[in-house]
Amino acid sequence: MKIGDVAKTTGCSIQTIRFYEKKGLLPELKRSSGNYRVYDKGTIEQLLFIKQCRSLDMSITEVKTLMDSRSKPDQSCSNINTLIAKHLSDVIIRIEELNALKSSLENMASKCDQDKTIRDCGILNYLHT
Amino acid sequence: MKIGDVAKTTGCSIQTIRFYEKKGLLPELKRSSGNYRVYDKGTIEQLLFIKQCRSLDMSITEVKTLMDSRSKPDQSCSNINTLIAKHLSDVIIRIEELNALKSSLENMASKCDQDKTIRDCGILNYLHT
DNA sequence: ATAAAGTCTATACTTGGTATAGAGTCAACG
DNA sequence: CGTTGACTCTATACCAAGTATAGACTTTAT
Repeated sequence: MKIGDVAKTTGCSIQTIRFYEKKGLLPELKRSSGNYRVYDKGTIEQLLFIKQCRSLDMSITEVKTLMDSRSKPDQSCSNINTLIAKHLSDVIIRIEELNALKSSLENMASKCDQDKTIRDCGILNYLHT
Repeated sequence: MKIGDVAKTTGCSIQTIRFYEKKGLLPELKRSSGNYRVYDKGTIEQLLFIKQCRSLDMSITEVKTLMDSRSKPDQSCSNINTLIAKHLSDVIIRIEELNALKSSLENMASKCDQDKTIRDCGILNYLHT
């Protein structure tokens, strides 16, 4: 399989696949005689794994940690549980931040719901304070 | 006032102040004979304005739009109201995304609350699917 | 006079990709 | 056999919003 096929199958762009390779997420791949990347089923599986992790907003470093763990099946998985728990807690914190932000913005928006001049704009005056 | 004083007064770092200047958020500043940036009260006010906008997660482009508007006091402020409404709606969308993410992560975390081997880790098996 | 603190510019780095340029490769068609 | 078109290659630059240097210059204090 060449990179274009892999891109179509996985939904990752060609550049993204090369990017993941450079970041060390796609190990030990082969090249054809014409220096083309050659992929097998395993790589597609790996890319889908990465894609799923990314859709959960994990960083590349986190994904790399998970992938490295996968190659050590006899070790304890406690570090994985910890990683997910930490990630979840980060998400919860971010939600709280954004909810506070939302309240501020709603409050500010309410200062100027009509069409006034810039001089009399409740929003700008609020921000200026 | 020199940049170090401004940094202390506003809580922006020296590099950030220079960065904002390069981005066009701090117009027309003077230089001393030794080529040092010279600031007045107005600049500090402007920096605090920027800081408040940034604390509301507005982009630099958005802040620039607001600052440009401030120099046209007789125009309508409808574009400002629109900008804030759009920003608020972006925040709300992001909160919804993160709440969905949170559910997924909680679900995934529940697949493996004990300490198992990597091979048997409910989280990794979930992700692998 | 000299040392320390402050400032200057320019550049590189971060994250997670995206978007080129210019060169090389491969398959099909006439 | 040549050539066109589709594909791939590497290398580089770009985005946001700063942060962090290096090396040179200025000012302040002793």
